[in-house]
Amino acid sequence: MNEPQREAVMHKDGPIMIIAGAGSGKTKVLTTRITHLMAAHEVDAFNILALTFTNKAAAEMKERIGKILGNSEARNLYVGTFHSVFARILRGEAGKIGYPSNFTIYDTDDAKSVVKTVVKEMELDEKQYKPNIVYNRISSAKNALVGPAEYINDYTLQQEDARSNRPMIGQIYDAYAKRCFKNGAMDFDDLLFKMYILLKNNADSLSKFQRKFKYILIDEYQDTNPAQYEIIKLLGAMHENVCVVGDDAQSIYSFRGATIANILQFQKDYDDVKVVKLEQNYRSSKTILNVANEIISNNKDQIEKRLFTDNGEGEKVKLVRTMTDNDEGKYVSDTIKEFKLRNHFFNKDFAILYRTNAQSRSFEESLRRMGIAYRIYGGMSFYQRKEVKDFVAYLRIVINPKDEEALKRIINYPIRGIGKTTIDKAVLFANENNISMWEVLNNAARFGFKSGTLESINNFVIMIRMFQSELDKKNAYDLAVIVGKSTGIVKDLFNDKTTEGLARYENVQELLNSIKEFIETPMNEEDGEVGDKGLGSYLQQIVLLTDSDDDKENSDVVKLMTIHAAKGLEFPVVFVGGLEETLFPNAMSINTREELEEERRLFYVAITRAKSNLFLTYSNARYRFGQLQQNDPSRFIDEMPEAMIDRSYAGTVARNNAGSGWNQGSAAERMQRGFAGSSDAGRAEKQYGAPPTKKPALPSYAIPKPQASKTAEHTPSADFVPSDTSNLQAGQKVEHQKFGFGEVLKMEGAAHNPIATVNFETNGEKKIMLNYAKLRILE
DNA sequence: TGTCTGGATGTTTTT
DNA sequence: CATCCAGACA
Repeated sequence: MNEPQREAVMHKDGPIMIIAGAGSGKTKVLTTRITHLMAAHEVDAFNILALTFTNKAAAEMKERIGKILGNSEARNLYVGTFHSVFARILRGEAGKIGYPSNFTIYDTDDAKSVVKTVVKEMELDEKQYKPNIVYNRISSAKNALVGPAEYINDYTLQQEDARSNRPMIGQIYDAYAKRCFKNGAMDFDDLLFKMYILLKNNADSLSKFQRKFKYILIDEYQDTNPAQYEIIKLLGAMHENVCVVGDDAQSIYSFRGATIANILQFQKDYDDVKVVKLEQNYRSSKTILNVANEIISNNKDQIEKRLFTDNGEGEKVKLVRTMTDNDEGKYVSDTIKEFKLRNHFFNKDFAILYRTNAQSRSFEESLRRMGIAYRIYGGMSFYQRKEVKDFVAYLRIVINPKDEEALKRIINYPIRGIGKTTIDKAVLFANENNISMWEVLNNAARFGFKSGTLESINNFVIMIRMFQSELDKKNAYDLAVIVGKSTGIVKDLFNDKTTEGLARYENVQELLNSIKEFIETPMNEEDGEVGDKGLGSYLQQIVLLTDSDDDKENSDVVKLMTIHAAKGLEFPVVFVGGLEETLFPNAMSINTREELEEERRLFYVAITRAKSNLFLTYSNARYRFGQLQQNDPSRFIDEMPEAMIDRSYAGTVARNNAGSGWNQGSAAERMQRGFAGSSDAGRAEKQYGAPPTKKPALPSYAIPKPQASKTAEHTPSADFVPSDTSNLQAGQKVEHQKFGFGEVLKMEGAAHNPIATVNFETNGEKKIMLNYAKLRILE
């Protein structure tokens, strides 16, 4: 019954909204529609705009279309992420909003650095206005299309900032925006924000792109934020051939401003929206799909959907409890090994998913120990590595000398005697005279720099000027080679024979290769207009790349990534780790129903990545912030249908049936219960201040659980006996610690090394064995 | 100006 | 635990 629905969507003109469940082949619908438009309706590739949220999704889409219609056709499509497509458009139209076409794109680190600079210059308290917090606030404003002036004049925003004791954020925002503009730079959010400004304020640009994009297609529509929404609305206004595909149940990017309100609004914005629901899942077993359905049904905010599948029943979902995070890693690696032997699976059939990047460590260690090939996605991208960014900073300054962040980064790298004091002075002069730092350096003598410093500055300026003059004669690759040689960076790295030095050298070589590849790859036929083969274009592309983009699709490795990064992917066997309170759902996201429901959607996404086997793991204790911390099992575990869960590895019966656990007793009782009795309350009070006298009536989902007790110095009780100290070296001192509901020995040894096995007694019967206790060195 | 070091501080999630 | 930074010293 899905097929006619799909068919209806292929040819039709006009606004279309496809609400499609997980595993229903969303992206395929989009690509098929594109090929139909091009083949059957003779729509020119130039007139089709397809927007995705990851480069990978865009690349796959292009590849599929290329296979059907030929690569030369596919190349001319505007397929890409919102950010990269808009960057490309803005490059061509930059002059209209006062930017150079070679504007720099600041990544998050650059942007935070600018925030920091601005806060410092405004002589505000840097503790109070932490770059992270301020930047996030600015980011949210931009995603909601709120500019600095509007921000400062908005009563509610000002109230919020005043309440959080950061009343100057509006002013910082204003100064930040001005500084970015002065630097000829846009941050990630600007790529959306400025795109909107461009279309809003320039009728000719708007009309040009409205005419151009006869068909607009958007993947993962539930992830769009207001800025993206308004841009699409403007772009699509002429032809109204906007086709969006999304799944409200997979909306997991609200921190980026995404709102499912966009799905609801879409239907109101156009007269006759064709709405199609795709509810058949082609990916997962019945069991897995049912668990997913059950989980998501706990959410209040959702569009009614019930996914079904013709796939087989499949195996039960395995729930696994371990003692520590290291055991969790070990269990997963063991299971992978066993699966490979028994069922002839390959490494690439497995994915390990988790809530936070930090969780990858224990999995990584155990996989390495077992000799299983793996790859971690996410974390730092290639272009964020220090050595690569340093090199790129040189290229940035050649292309856009106003780029102060790049300049500050490399002016003294390699060390050439231009220190902090000199830099501060140069920036100050630049601000006072309203010119760029680069211009100050160009006239260093006039600004009073003397002797050694002056000479260093002049030599630096001459070198950069030389690069700039080469820019006209040489291609991007040759220029980069010259930069590498003249600065001595490459030689320095080459001479560093440490392992890391070697890796750094290789990374820079790889950077050079990537530049070469860039200039040799044929691109879109249409945009000769802004020199898309140039270094400037290259630099604008690479900031938008993440490390999942250079994917060697067929390499046989186990894949490790966050759940966010796994969206849109599928794997035969999926492990989801860390199903613990404060981790998943994350402690940061349990304060409102909306937040908690997003965590639940995240869990839903995790479950629906699996085709045939799903393992959910959690551990009693794990290292966080360098300390062993103990967590309750995730509340999501109890939301799953009992009949489909195999708990034989969890060592517990369902808590609902056990007659004990958090779900028992009155709300007040539950709120008072604690791990270690009254002492916790006292500690909590110290840490967080006295509780409010009158507690608001909280709905059940918001009941605060007691904080897991942290380890702290502790005198051992009289009857405490360490069960095994056989690995303890002579002369090593030990100290007792209270930990969670028990006691443990702390002793000398490097982190993570299993130097001792320690049992500890807990309330009455429980005995817990820590195999890999991370034990601190004491003198 | 550059380098070393102890103490503070921090972990959601990403283009 | 890892990273960052201010302040001390070469």
